Amino acid sequence: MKALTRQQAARSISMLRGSHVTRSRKRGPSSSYDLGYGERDDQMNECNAALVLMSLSCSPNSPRPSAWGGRSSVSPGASSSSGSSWRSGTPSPPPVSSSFSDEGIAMDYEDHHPRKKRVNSVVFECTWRGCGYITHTCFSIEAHIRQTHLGPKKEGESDHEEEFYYTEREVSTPAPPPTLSHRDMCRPPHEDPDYQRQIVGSYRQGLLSTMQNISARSISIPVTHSWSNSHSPKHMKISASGASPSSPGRRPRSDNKKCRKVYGMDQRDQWCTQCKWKKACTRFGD
DNA sequence: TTTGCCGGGCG
DNA sequence: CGCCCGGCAAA
Repeated sequence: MKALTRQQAARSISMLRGSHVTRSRKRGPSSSYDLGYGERDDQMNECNAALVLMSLSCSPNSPRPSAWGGRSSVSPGASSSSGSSWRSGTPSPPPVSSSFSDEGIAMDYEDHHPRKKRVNSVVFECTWRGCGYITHTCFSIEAHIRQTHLGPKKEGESDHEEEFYYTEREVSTPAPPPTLSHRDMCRPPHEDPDYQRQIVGSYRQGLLSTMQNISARSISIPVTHSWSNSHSPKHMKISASGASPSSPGRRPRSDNKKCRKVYGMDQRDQWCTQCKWKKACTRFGD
């Protein structure tokens, strides 16, 4: 009786705390750096729209923060009891990473600078084999092609043959450096390898952000390499390297998030067994 | 401060 | 064995 009581009590307490006290006391594992001020659906919708547009049109990659945007950034941290009611039955998507605050910034940035002031750069690029000639005016590109590639062909009138050798395209110069480098840095590295693991356990999350993921990931893949090059792959130390005889073998702690962080203290029942027992995680284990 | 998990206790 | 937690170390 006593033991049982103890266990159950402990459990229920932890559950209680998990769903109310603990979480409301502070914030979620990684959530609310910027969420404090973000509870406007309208704004989020705007952001979302902007994001989708970006991903559709030109931007390098648009991660899936909009999953969060979609839920209006309630932040699982504060008052999750209400937070978990964000959708019909499903508890709540696991807080994924802290880096989405970057996204917020990015979005905000983009939001303030909607495509209005970037038109001025539409260029014409010569598509002739080796030639990469680029110019700003239709006239000059045609002149270039006619002279350089087609040779002197100025009969009385032309059949616009030049048109086949150049393309017209828009180039947005305003803010490529910040956007590009920033995102490339922050998103892909973890996203790809890590996300694969996460899919195993977290499904709704995928559901939520399927669209963004698809578009984002397909683009962000190549970037991953360049990033991870400088990130040190971290090979596992199985044996050898008697660096520390004193410490038997404490695993170096893999860099991907485990059940606890993924699902949060609430939803502890979603954790893998080992995590529940405070043992080495098996689901997201390296 | 939080997170991952080893060591160890209990049934 | 399964289950749980104290407490340490890394982040």
